[in-house]
Amino acid sequence: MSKDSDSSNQMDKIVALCKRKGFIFQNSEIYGGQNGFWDYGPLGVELKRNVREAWWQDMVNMHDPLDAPQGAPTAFQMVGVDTSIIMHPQVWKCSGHYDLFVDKMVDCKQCKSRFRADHLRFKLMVNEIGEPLLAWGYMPGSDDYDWPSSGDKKLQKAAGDAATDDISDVTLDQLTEMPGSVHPHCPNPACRGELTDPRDFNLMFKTIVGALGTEDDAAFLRPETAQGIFVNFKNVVDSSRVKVPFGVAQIGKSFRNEITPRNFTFRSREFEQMEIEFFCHPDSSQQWYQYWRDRRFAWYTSLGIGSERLTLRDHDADELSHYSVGTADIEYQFPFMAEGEFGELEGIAHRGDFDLRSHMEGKLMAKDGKLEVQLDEHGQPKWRGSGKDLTYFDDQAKERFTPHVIEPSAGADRATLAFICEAYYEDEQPDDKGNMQSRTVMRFHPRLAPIKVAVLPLIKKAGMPEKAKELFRSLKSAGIAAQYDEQSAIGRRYRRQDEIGTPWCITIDGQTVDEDNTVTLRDRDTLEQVRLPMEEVVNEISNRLRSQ
RNA sequence: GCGGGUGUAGCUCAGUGGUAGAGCACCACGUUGCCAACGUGGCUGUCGAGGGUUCGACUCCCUUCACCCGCUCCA
Repeated sequence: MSKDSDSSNQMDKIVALCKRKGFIFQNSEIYGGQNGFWDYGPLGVELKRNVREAWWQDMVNMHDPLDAPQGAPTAFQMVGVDTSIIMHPQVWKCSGHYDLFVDKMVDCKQCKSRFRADHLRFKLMVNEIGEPLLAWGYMPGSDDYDWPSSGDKKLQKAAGDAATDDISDVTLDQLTEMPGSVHPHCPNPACRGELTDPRDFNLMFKTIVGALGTEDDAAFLRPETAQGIFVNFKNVVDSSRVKVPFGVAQIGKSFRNEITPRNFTFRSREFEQMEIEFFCHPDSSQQWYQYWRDRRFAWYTSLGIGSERLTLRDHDADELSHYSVGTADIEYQFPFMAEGEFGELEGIAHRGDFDLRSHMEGKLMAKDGKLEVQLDEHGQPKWRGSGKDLTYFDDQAKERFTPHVIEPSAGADRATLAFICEAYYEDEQPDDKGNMQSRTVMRFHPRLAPIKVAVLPLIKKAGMPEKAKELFRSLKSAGIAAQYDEQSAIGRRYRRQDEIGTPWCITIDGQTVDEDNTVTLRDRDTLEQVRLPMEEVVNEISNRLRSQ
């Protein structure tokens, strides 16, 4: 599957434009950069703010809680929270992130089992000069993987004649440091396949809380914003008069040590999420899942993402998390991806009651198709929950239940990148002599465009700058992001605005000053101009922004 | 993590051991006045970083960082 070179050239151009025009810079660039981290420049910050605000407006502020929106099973409420990045370490143990995200892991190449490296020990045989020959793993105290009574004999037989009679007992670290090369083998007595080298799975950023903090005070930067909502479920219910079904929205930074940060901002180690946890009755959760799936897809198309480059993909059964009843990804065909491949913008997951129950009872795991508290070797919960009651009482139906959760989880940076890629466009337009010239234009949806309108005096004299500044100030007073530009020829100024995606340019000319106080309004995409009275400009732009 | 490529002015790039360049952009002045104008003048550089070889390094060698491409990985 070879990558289309046109599309990868296109991505290079987009990255170059982002830098040149101040959308996105590499983080710490003057020091050589920091892999996986990116900064937003003066235009980028406006664009990303607009993405966030469009999401918050559409999901929370403009939501009508009184009647069922189109496609929704019933009416529902939407509220927001803003929770902190560092949370109690137990949160991540119950959420399941800790087990999967923190430790060095080894995989068996043969039986595909995965083990925590620090849980394994090895019985080792060496030759006369102390070089390791064969190492079989085991897990002390484990039901399945402890060292079997027949282990020594079998190991000696497998190691062959070159081995001495001594069997030593080492950790994986000790084994790795020994001279020569020996591959550790699987602790499963029925397998004994070769293990991979230990690989870091420190996918959560670790930090220390407290100035004198020790390893005991380790905490983590959140790998998702969702847990801040779950742990506040009871607070929100008790304080805001919401009734199930309702959603809680949050926008915030999350952190993951991606193994391979790549593709511009697509896979960043610090990124921003826009998440909703929607709490509903178990009986209606499938309908709500469908509703959010469709609604979130429509959100992207309503802001200008072409549906031919956007897909809604349902996860296969083997792709689903152990607790998820259903998950769909909204994916966009980024220019850096191979033909036919898509990158995830948002996942809509039906999480059942996994999260609330985990924070009540302790970390859950699937057993025989049911979620049960995961136990340690002593039969105690492996990771203890809060013990707090996070069930919900419906006082109309007189029913107590644990709500099910639908989670539409979007990446703000990925959405921003998709809007940038989608907006990038090259066309040909005539210059002043009628010759066709190539033009680069960012065709942002007006709601997302960093600058909504540019005010341009046709020439830098004859009273035009004064008029233009007057109009510029009234636009700014109305809260409309505007730019004033009197520098260089008018055609060049139009092209400058095209390149940063400004949807409209207002030009003040001789007619404005000498005759009737009308100005021209030029459209970025069609290049058409209409004339309107200067005093109507603020209203006209406001109306256009509202209606688009 | 492995392999390949790239890194020089704000941007795109040329320069391969001997005084760092071009185009565009930007700024000033003049002329023109609705879609990348023209003229004149001007500004801009830790040559990604560190070390080495050399009388002398953008150039050769080593190390390192970042980005791109292909594998690998991706809760």
